[in-house]
Amino acid sequence: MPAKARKIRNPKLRSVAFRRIRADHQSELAEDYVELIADLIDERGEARGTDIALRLGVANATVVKTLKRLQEGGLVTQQPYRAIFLTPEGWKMADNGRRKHKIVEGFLRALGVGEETAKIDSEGIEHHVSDETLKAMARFVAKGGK
Amino acid sequence: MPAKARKIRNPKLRSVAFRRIRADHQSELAEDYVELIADLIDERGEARGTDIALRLGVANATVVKTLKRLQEGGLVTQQPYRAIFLTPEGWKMADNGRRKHKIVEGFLRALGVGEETAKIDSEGIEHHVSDETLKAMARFVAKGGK
DNA sequence: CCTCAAGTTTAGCATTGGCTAAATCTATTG
DNA sequence: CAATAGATTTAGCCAATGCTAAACTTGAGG
Repeated sequence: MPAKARKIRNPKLRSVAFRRIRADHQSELAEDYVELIADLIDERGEARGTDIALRLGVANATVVKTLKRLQEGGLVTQQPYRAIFLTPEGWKMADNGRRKHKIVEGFLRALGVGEETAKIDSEGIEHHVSDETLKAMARFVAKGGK
Repeated sequence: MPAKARKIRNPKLRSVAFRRIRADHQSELAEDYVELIADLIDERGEARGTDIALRLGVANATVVKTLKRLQEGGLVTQQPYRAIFLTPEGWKMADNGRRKHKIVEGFLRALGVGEETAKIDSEGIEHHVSDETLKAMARFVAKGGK
């Protein structure tokens, strides 16, 4: 046996966090898409591929490919050459995402973070906060920051 | 022209956040690896592939492949069949990551989040907090939470 | 009703980050 | 000092997420 193979204390427990992060990353993109689509629909009645690509900062073809996956996953519906819409499932995910997003962004503002930064950071953080942390953030905001 | 092609308000600005998240994701894995390697070296003098795989919860072969990239990126050094070590560059990244991690985790604890959750969430959040937010978190902790 | 610009899709490619199975190396120990 | 367990690497696969270039569709306007 190659030297010094002492056993690690509870490695499985430690790997939990990393496993969750990898899982989060999978749903993260889906959540970003449906949230964005929901926003576009609210703003202008429909979501089009170009707008999504523009806002996400990716190529059009990438959007097409991703939407295909989302459709297979039952989150969006689309007809060729037509706008994109959300399924009830998609709406549920979008609303939940927007709710989380709002809490995190509001929380950062209450913490004293500037508007631009709060916007950017909350976009990244939103997918990694558990319900427990989210509640703590909401509580903090409710207490008027400080 | 397909109907209703109104222009979006400043789409480039909006895409900034998503672009940054994608960039973050690239460095995220690297940061996780070097942090973990640094921890292992501190704990036991060397980092071995199996330990990394165990703690990250991935297969051995995955670790090998990733380490090859990290080596090409100048973050780690390794000899075939030997332990893995960090370059000065790698240590810099690891220390910075551990510093951020500590702040975020401590912050969550101060906010009233439970120990286990704080551990897990901080692992995901640490890669998405800007310096500004990090400072705000540190300030909050320094003020004794509340 | 034809043209054509703008939007959409397809095709094809690259990289990252996973996996399993098989081959290879190391060093402990009998 | 040879066997062998355990660690490491290699080979080959897959899915996700990007990209560019080329083909196709739609609908507005002449």
